[in-house]
Amino acid sequence: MAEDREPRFRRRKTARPGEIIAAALEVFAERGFAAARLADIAHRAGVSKAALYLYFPDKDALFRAVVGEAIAPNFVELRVMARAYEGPFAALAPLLLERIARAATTTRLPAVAKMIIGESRNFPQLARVWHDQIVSGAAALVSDLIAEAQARGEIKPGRPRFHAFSLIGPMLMGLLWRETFEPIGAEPIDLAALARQHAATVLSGMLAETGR
Amino acid sequence: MAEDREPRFRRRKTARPGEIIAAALEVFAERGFAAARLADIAHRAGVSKAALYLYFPDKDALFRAVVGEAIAPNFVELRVMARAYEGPFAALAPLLLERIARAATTTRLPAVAKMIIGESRNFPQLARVWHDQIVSGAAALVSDLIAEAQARGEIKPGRPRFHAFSLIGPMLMGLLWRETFEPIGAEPIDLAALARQHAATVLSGMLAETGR
DNA sequence: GCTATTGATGACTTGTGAGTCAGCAGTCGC
DNA sequence: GCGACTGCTGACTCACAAGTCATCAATAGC
Repeated sequence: MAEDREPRFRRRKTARPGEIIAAALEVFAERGFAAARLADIAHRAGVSKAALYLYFPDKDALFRAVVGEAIAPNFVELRVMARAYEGPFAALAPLLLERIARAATTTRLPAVAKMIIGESRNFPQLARVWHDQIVSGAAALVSDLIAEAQARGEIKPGRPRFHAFSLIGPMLMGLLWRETFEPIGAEPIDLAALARQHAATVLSGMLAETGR
Repeated sequence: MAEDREPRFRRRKTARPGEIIAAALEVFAERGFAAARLADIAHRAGVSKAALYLYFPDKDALFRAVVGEAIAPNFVELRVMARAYEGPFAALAPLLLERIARAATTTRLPAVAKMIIGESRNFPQLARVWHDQIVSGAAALVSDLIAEAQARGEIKPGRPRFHAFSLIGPMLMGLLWRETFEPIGAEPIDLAALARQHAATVLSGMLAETGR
């Protein structure tokens, strides 16, 4: 009776890494790098802690894998979208902000961003991975889009990098507000509405007179 | 011979708390809350670890004291300055942004802000202290200034809170960039120049037509 | 079926840092 | 000067989490 009970574990060499990375993304996002327990990640992935070490040499390597496999692809997609867009900057910018607002509610990205910001001093190698794989590319993309729009006469003069900060900064602030203060009961913020009002405000300030 | 050597320690009941708070601010700013070692704080304050517990019951209480004694007063001062200002919002806003840029280079405030953002999930009580003592007041101040400027017809309609994000967000982003990515060799950012360009851009977008 | 291979485990070691405590040593009052 | 008070210390305990290892058990190949 009940001789056909489930085996205590199965051998699934190829499926494990992906499952572990998914579990690690969850736990890193919830607790930050230092406070994330490998035991928690293992439990959530349905394996023992020791099994993690069959696939990743240490906690750092696991984090790098998370950034590379689970985060970076989203940005590649964004880049492709922005590059494929044909039309005035005044129409692209609201789409961009709205997409950020949406990503903030549907992905773990804001939590990971918060983690990087908070732990960069103690784990500079994390900041480096994040910077090299994500941030520098994204910053260059937005700056380039602005520089090109300036070349077309759509946008006022001014350093493209600063214009990029003017455009993106408020969304980052909203996203961090949501992550940091809403859990403790602060007044929530409607990121989609912020995206709309900020787009209107900042574009009105950035567009060249001829582009109005 | 050498009988008058310094005593191994002195009893200085009233001076200790301030020295400990100053040391704690340094260490918390450098390492974050979780990674800050009480032994380091004690060493930098020139006392033993056990001595900390004569003045503060635990690490949390020490952190609360740091926020209350070393951080909050700066904001009170800011509030007084902004309230005392007489004149159009278009002149006040650049002053405000420039002051943020300056504070970012002369105080530990950005490091502490980064710490709060990064560790709020694991230590919600820190986020609460920070929110209640600093952020909610500052946010309300800026929102109120904007609402009053709208009432005077200087600024376009729109939710004052979102306008506040449009104004402050890019400075926050610049400040976090400096804290997070400059230590690892990323391209530095000139916060004063960012403040000037962003002020020009966003004011041009926010000011009512009549106010130009 | 049988066996070699290797994916997977539970119990272990090690390092670290918060918080504690018995007693020492400045310093105040006389 | 000298006791009494108490600020202060060094050495301790305890808890927790990264990383290791001897060994087991699922399964691929024959």
